[in-house]
Amino acid sequence: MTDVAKLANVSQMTVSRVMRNSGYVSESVINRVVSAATEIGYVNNRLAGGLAGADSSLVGVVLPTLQNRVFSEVLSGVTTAFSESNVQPVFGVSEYSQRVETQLVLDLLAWRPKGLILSGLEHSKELRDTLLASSVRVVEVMDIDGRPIESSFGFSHRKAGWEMAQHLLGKGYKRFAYVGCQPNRDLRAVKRYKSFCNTVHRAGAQMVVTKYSDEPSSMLIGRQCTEAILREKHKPDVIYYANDDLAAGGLMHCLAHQIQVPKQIALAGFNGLGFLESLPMQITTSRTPRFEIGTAAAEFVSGDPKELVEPVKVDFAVDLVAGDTT
Amino acid sequence: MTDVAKLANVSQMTVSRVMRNSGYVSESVINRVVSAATEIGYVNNRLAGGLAGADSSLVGVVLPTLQNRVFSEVLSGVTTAFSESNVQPVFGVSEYSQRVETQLVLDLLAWRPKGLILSGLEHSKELRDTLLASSVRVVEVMDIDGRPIESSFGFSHRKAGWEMAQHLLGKGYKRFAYVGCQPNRDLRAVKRYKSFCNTVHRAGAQMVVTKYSDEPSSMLIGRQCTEAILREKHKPDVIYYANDDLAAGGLMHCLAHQIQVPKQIALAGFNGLGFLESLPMQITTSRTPRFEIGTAAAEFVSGDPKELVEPVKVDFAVDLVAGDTT
DNA sequence: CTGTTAGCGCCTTCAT
DNA sequence: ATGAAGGCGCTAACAG
Repeated sequence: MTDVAKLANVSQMTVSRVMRNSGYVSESVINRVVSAATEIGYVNNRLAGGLAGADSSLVGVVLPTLQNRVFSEVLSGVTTAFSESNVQPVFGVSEYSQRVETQLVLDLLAWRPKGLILSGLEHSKELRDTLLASSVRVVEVMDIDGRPIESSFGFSHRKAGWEMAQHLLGKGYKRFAYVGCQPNRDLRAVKRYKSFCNTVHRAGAQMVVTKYSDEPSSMLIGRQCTEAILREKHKPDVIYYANDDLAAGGLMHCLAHQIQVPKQIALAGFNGLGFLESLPMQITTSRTPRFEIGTAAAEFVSGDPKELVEPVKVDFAVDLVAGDTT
Repeated sequence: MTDVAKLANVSQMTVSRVMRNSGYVSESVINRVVSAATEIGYVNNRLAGGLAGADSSLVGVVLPTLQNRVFSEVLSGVTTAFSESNVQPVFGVSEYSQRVETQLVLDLLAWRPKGLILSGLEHSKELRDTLLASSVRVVEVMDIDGRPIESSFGFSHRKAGWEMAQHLLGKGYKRFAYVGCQPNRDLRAVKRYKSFCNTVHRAGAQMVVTKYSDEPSSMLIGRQCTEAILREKHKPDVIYYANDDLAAGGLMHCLAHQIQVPKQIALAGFNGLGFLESLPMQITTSRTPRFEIGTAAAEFVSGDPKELVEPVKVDFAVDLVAGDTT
């Protein structure tokens, strides 16, 4: 920067002002500085900038996985929102481990980010305490059923589970099954499940079978679990899946074996992923606004850090989409 | 750090040594420093660390999109590799625009990353020149057909297109169709396409129809394009799709309309995405090692920056998987 | 509108 | 095995 200043015949401070276009700088000086900068190929050093007091304009993002479209869509929303500003996301994947998540956040904090985007409301005590003590803006996405560290942008999984149960009960189904994956990891799915079961039971209907896979969720697992369930003695008349991938796998099994949907078995998923539209049948599901939650969270954390913002809890409503499978 | 030093009754420099466990520090001092640090909740400041000369341990990653599983899997590989080290990825999405990509890289460079991961070999001249002049390690992923800036980790799309054409010609197909999306964006698909066409023509067979959509690729688009192609007068006997999403959409169309695959129409995709396994039929495709390319690239760029590494071009072979659709 | 001064928190180098 | 001095490149705060 000093070099640029010399070349442009101004003080280094003026160069700094031009670079951030802050304060008053005359037109002519701006031009001189800019051309000097391009001439020597000056590249701003944000490490120094951040250190000197300006906000670092980094935002930490920690998601449980990228193998699941849900989270890559959240991330997509985040990056889209940041592309407008000059904020950069620093990224980490926790693999659904609170220990890893805690470590990642600690590492990210070393970059003095202006904000942090986490997912879910369940974290290690250490993480909670650290973040409560720190001054970075924190937003937890994809869930609002619980006590956020600061702000949460998401929706109620309990409500989503209740709503789907209501829908299915309304359709007259009596014998329910559930298929999920890794219940010790996907805590949000468990919230939906519990609420779903409660609603089913209160209506006097019953859960015939609940099947959990230890594998990460995928269409293939959905297919296999569905096959297993339909082989059992006491068949359900509807299967509620933890997500659309599983449900689509179930549909694939039915298609491949000429099982009539929803006559012989009804199917319902969760998330409303885009690929459902092109399946031979529209699967009943709950549409979650993943991309929008990502953009909203990104905009929230990257706001002016000086202005104190009240923590908020934003409920992005989930949208039950009745398809042909129920 | 000075505070920690006071509490532990050592110099700040010693604290620095302990934090990085570099140099010789006695056992007892280490313990004192560590407990002092935890006591006051010390968080290392990497901005200062980076400024003072240590490498920043950030790696910039710029991908064209996150809407496509292919790239979220690459990113997944990258983050997995970094989870071992203490390197953090800073992330950007170019939306397939060279202008945006250039700007993103310029922004990322301001963080003094130790490396940069880009995708594809086609970039703006400005980007090329900037990166050639800079000292950051650059690796371009997912393509090796061309002249990399420095190193490239990927595979040959020309070879993949040739190989699929060979496979289909070998199966006796004579009338070929192609379905793709946004050819001005997905340059790598175009490479496959050209090579595919050449091979088909050289064998004396013909391309009956080529259909491009302006929309981003999806199963739905694949379904619609397939429907359009099968309505045409001169029907092909096989369709080569730019990727698996399109091909799966094509299969869905056939399933929904009782069109016999591969008897009435054969289908082939590209990438070998995981979800193909659970479709009612195995689609013929070329399996690309996206995750592995991500991890390899990440490990390469995050190596010790002091040791000069020769640029490399690594060919991750593509694996043609013959399914039931050809 | 432009310049001066004083760090930000850490690491490199050189001493001891 | 530990400490002291100096500076990385930038920006806040204050002058003018």
